[in-house]
Amino acid sequence: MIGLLDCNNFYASCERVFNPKLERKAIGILSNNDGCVIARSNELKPFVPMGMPAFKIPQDIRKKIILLSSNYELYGDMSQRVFSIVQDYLYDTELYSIDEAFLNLQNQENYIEYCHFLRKIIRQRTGIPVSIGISKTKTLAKIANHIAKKNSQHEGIYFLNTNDPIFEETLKQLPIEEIWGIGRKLSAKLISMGIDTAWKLRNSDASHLGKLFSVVLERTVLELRGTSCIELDALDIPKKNIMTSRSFGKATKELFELQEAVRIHASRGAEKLRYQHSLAQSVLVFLRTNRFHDRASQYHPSIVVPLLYPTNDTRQIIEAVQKGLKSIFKENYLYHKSGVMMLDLVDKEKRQFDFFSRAENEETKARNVTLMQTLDQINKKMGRNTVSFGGINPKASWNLKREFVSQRYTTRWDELPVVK
DNA sequence: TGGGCATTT
DNA sequence: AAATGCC
Repeated sequence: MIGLLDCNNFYASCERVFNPKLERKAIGILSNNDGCVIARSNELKPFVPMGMPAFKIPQDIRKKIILLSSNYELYGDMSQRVFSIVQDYLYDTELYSIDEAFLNLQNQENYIEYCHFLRKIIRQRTGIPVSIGISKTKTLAKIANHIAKKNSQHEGIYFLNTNDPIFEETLKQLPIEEIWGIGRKLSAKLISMGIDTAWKLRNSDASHLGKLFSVVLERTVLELRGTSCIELDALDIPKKNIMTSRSFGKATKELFELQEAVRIHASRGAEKLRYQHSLAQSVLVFLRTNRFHDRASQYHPSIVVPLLYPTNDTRQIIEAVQKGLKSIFKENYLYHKSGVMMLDLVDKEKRQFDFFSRAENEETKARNVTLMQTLDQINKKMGRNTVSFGGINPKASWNLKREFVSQRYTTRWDELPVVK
């Protein structure tokens, strides 16, 4: 059996752990730049749909609810706490997202009881409520999880048994767009073919749909039948590409502002590379104007810059992205977002010994590695960007807008919660 | 009117 | 390189 553990209203729950006044209130968490609502407490759900831009929330509703900026330092740390408990008890798990994990329950005898136990200790030790769905495949476990969350009588745990007559009934009542892997575009096409429920999809010709659409859909059909074909991924698989991007709090036309932004993205990307022991062989820089503005003012350039040899050295990556930026930058556009991607990643240890790497002598190479390690250690201890290449203007007009951010209760000595 | 990934075509 | 999907 496979379990899907999902933290309930995760960001909202994190905020509540440290601020009990938020209990039983309609609260919402906003995306970066306080853009749209990306997490809601149950109390908020009837009033504000997922993803609604904050500025579109009607005034009368605004007054009754509490909106908070996102505090990823807090959520990331709480996520680690939750999953370290899970992994203390279950070795075979896949961290799927900041608030979800798949569990291999194959070797658990009383897996339902076991999940009740997990749920209880996670709540006890972190304050975070979780739900667990259990079934034969990842796709079905996802469905089971939705049921566990929706109906409180299940106490957070639901087992979707493919042999139970209720199984057919459940799939018949499940709209196709609620299935994992079936988004807006696909569901529209499937509905036009008359396939509008999970049960109808389950009974469709898998290989035919595979040819018509994609192997992803083919696998989904099989998974709905109880044939597992999406395996659990190991925990330590390195990312295949790494992106850092951000929209500007205030859009800009200035090259020097873009240069600063792109330099920060490059530094952050290089840091992430080192963290997973990878080297990049090329980098991509992109700019974009605001897609909600009119057509005439749109410009979405990007460019891939090859690196001479695989590297995770911040300086080389900055140099490459600045070169890329210069070649795509055009004046008079109002830029809304910029970003950098690390591409063609290879493992540091497995990197082929190539002709160009000999150009650096061994001593210089070792010193560069030490420099990057020292940089990472200082920034880890003292906070991001304590040491950086080139200045960082804390008052830059394009900085993140975070008007309603809570404290970083668990990761900063000076922001610890105070008990009175 | 978010950011960060993977995957497929 | 673009499209699609997920959280």
